[in-house]
Amino acid sequence: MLRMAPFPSGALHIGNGRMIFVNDYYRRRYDGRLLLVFDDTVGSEEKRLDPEMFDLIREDLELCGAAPDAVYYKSDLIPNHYPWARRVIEAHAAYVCTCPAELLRRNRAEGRPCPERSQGSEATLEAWEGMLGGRYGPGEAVLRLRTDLSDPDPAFRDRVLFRISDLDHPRVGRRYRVWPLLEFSWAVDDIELGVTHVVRGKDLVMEDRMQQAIWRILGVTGPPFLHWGLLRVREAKISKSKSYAEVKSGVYDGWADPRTWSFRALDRRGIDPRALRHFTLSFGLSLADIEVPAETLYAENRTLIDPKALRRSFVEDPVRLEVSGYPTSLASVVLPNHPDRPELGTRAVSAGSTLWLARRDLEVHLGGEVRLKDLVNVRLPARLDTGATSATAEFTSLENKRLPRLQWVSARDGVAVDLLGVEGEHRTGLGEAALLSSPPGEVLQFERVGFVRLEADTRPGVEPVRACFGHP
RNA sequence: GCUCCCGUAGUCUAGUCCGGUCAAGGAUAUCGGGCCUUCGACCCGACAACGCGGGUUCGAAUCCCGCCGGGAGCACCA
Repeated sequence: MLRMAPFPSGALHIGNGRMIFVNDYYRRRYDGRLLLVFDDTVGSEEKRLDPEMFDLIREDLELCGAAPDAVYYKSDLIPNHYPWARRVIEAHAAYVCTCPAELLRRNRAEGRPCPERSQGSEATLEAWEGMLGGRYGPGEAVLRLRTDLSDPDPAFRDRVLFRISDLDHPRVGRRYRVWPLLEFSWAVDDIELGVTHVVRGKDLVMEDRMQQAIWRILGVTGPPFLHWGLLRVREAKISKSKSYAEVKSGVYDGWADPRTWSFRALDRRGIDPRALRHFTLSFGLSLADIEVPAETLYAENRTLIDPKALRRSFVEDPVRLEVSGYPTSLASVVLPNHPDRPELGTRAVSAGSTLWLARRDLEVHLGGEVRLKDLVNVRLPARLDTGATSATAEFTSLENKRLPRLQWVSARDGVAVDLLGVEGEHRTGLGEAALLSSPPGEVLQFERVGFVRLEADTRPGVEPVRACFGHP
């Protein structure tokens, strides 16, 4: 029995991959069950809960092929925690501390006990009832574990177990005022939910010790812990709070904006969840923090989509090219949809003496002889003025010469294309007519540009054809 | 500062627990070549690593000690 516990503050992104795929891996391998437990205790002013995230996260897990066997909300489980707190108090292992937060922190750092530390179970129980009964306001009292004030790790000295908060919780409102903190709540829930193995990030290793300390006090045996280190993708500068702000303000195109590196954004880019799974699991469960170039993920994805992505032409920032001497009989060509897989069929592509070429291609090869791929050879003009929208070239031959090969689109039936880039930029240009008949969500390869995925809400026949860039 | 963790090629990883089969394997990147119509894929080849110093041992990437470097945690957040 495994569990994952995301804090519902945003869509799941590639940095959360280890939580998802590692847990799911163990579930499958040992035929276990995987719970999704929303860690939605009340949070803090800085860490607000957004109720929209619950569904968002469930969808993300579904998308990753890691849907949970059951879903729990911490906020529903709060009443379970109070009896446990009582048991800890009765074991004389906790006390109610009414020091201001500042003083508490200072005392902890210096290893000095707060006055209430010596209080007996009776008094603690009485004060605890007072906490539950509303005798104290937020910040006026906490329940602390009595550990060892000389513990070398200051973080471990008399941790706070419960605190008082009157924040309005999106699911349960103000039903509870006394909220457990992470370690205590998991000490309870891992037992009550029957969790047998905890696999979580290494940022939570200290919490292992806390949970174990609580279990020891109560004489229960809890599950073992496994941890993974941080996984960063070099190109992905992920900031959940920034994403949150930009999504809310509309600067980003929702949670599927490529800049979020969320799973839904990666899906939109045509990155197969299986590639993400394989990519993530390839790092094992190492405790080291790692940074991997996105290229590694792209390579993984390429092996999946390359065999099925149909090839299409797209020219960015097009320039109109008149080809003098163009053989008039060559009005169209029939091209394979995939160079290595004839079974994927062919399509007819219109050609002609007037064609569109990508400005960049033209600029790089000015004055040179090039091959318009699958068509003819031409000599490009020697110069192209900045901002020029047309140019002329000269037909040289039909023969398949070994020249730089450039993409082109017919002036007769080229269609407008709007390609959304990884940085949220829009790259506009023209694509070949066959794009109009591709279904939404189709993954294609724009030759010499990269793999793209048609946006899910595109309609065949409607211009501009909108696509999202995946990777080279 | 304190606590814990981690150091194998540019990057990620296998091997470390139980020393020899590791003159270190794979992936990715890069470079070269092939494939005569993609800057993609595929095929072939090249490049390139056990952080440093001691010790134990017939033998150390693997065990021990020290050092150096990197990371994470140190909330009345999760």
